[in-house]
Amino acid sequence: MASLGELERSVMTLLWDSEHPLSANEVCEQLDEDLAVTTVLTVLARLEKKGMVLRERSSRPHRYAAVASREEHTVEMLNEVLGTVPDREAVLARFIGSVSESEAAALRRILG
Amino acid sequence: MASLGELERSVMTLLWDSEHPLSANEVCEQLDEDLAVTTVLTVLARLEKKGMVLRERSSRPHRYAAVASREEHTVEMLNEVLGTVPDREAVLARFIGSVSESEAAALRRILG
DNA sequence: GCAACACTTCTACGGCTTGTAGAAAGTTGC
DNA sequence: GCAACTTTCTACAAGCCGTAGAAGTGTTGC
Repeated sequence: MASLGELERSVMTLLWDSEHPLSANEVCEQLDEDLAVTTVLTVLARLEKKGMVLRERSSRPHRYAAVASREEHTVEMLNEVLGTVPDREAVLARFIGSVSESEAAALRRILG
Repeated sequence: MASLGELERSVMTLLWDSEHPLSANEVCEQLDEDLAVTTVLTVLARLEKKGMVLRERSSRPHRYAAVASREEHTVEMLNEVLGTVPDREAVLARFIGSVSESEAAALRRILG
């Protein structure tokens, strides 16, 4: 449900990496591709509709910010994936079996 | 890349839950929806093209089996999601912070 | 061998998503 | 009020997915 297209992801990445909300123009300039501003506005509107972006309509130009942090959003994605199976733990067990030793160590540390 | 539509997922679920490879007809019968066999064949062909299903062309009717187990496939999905961020561990930390205590315990056990 | 049947391939279409952007409408500073 | 800037509306093409008919190929009982 909250999966992203390529351009959508590029835009989200800019918003995630920015301290402040950005205008469509700023997003446009910071993108690698050379796109029309209307294209960026369309994408921002779609992201807003998906609930991923918050728009400040008070200021002119409007400013856009990510609703959730990159990490929050990605955890949601993980849970979405895990929600497709009947046995989360079976998947997590296999996942953990597949990670590097250093990452496993990090996980142990996090789990206290 | 390996994301699934709704019908595709239903079909994969049948293949995952079955001990033996299934024919298109068997899949068709076991599906809840009442679909034409050609529909199921189309979906199976698409899943084969995506590399998710293996088709035994030797036997007639052809038999279809999942290439990877449900768990293997889901772990792939998890890694795909984690591949979209620059800092896997940051996401995993937050993920772990969000799981239930009993699941956290299970994770500790798995990590040894 | 051939007729009837079973199975597969080919082709197609409609709906949805995504990238893309022009035309038109709205806003604002002067 | 006008020029410059910004936003909205509308649209289109490509791709994915659900859906399935028509046509082709293989199989089997006689």
